[in-house]
Amino acid sequence: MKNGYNIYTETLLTLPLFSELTPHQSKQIISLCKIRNYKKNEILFFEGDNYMGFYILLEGSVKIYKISFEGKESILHLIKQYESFGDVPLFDGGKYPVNAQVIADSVLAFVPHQEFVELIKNNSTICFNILVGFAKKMRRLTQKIEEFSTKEITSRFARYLLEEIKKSGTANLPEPFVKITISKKNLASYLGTITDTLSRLLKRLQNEKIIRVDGKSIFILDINKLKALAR
Amino acid sequence: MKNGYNIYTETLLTLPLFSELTPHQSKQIISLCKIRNYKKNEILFFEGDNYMGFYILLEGSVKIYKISFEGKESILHLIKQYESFGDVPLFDGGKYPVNAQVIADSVLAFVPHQEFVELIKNNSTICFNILVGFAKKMRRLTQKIEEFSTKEITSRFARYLLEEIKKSGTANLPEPFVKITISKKNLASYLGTITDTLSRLLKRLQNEKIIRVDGKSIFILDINKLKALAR
DNA sequence: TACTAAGTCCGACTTAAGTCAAAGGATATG
DNA sequence: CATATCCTTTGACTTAAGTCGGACTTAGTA
Repeated sequence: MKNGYNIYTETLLTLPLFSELTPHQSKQIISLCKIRNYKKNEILFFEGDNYMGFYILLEGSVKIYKISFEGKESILHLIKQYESFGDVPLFDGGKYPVNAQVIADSVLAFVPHQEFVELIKNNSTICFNILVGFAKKMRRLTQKIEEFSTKEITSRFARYLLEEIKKSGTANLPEPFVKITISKKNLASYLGTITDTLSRLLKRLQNEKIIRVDGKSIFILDINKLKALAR
Repeated sequence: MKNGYNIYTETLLTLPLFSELTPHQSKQIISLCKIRNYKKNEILFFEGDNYMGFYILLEGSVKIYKISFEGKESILHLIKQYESFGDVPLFDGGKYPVNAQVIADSVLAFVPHQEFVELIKNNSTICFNILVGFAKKMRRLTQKIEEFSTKEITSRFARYLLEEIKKSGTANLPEPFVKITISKKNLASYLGTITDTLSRLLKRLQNEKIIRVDGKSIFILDINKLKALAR
């Protein structure tokens, strides 16, 4: 499967990152990328590992996380389809700053850094596209820091729900809903808390008739109250 | 003072950001940049303001911060000399994502975005240099999120001190010290807390003979204990 | 020099959320 | 299908850190 022209190779070239390349450059990119399937729970890299290259998520789900000294995990990003990650060390020359683990069966493209850096050093288009990606990521990180430093968990969770509803496209239904595709543990860690607290929070919001939980789905009963909590 | 060739213009061109430019490009940059003095407390931009361009700190001190709905401030960055800020919207086309205020009399270079984007779109060198800057900032943000989500204030403060000692170059003195150049309020906000808590913390660490506070200076009495706290 | 405003410190109180332990559910594996 | 393992929920308890009120100190300006 490695390197081969396959269904994903074409997808890869349509990504914003690689748009507006010459045919020759496209060929180079393709010969560089290693597309591979990964099983749930596989580790891609650990914090501090020597830098090998970055990844692009083509299918599935990946979490980017840190482990504190006490062993507590906190998830910084849940990578979205077609998003790249592990690209920070490309430019500052350091090691991987975080851990990355596949949390559902996935397909990833791996781009080895040496060759890639050579390729882009003289390609302002790709550089600019990467900058766009970085800018978006910085905005999200900035947002997260603000939330972590000023908001309580209830508020962070409310924001998360509102965000997910927007993405799900159910915002205008009488009962907008979110399907949670990750484990409660991962969700808790993403919100900066633990499962115990998340569990209690879900119960409380149900008692207050703000949400209704049905298996992996959360239905919003009172979006205005939810918005008030998100403040 | 605007636009003129002055002592700072040359400095500007030696920055990593603008290194390796052709003389022609250098000239363009200089004609673009507006160098100005700012008085302490002047606001550079507010979150949500329409994007005008980015800044480079030549002299002084600038804080980048957010204000929560409840009015609580949290400082995301304390800009270092020669660092640029307000550069995220250059690439994702949004508004300013944060507030920026000068917290000591300062000299700043302002770079209007329209012209600058035109200039760099075909200049992979500048793009690459900006990417390096972004990568460093992302590392710091990542670090901060981890700290905020897993660490208590004592630990964050200990890390801050160790960091500052390293920068100050007094790490190997019998009593390494840090000179706090910002107000306690700003420091508290940077650490993600309030002055009351910071004040109590300082007192506690003094009682435990880990630090000694003398005016604006903090002397480290027991660096090993401090390192233990930083965990 | 004096007055105002801002910054700092401190004690008493409150509270959100973490810890711990135990019990139920769900899922996977042989 | 039975056992084991992991995931989730729950209650009782603990604690870090925020809130509030007030006093004191420093700095800035008239």
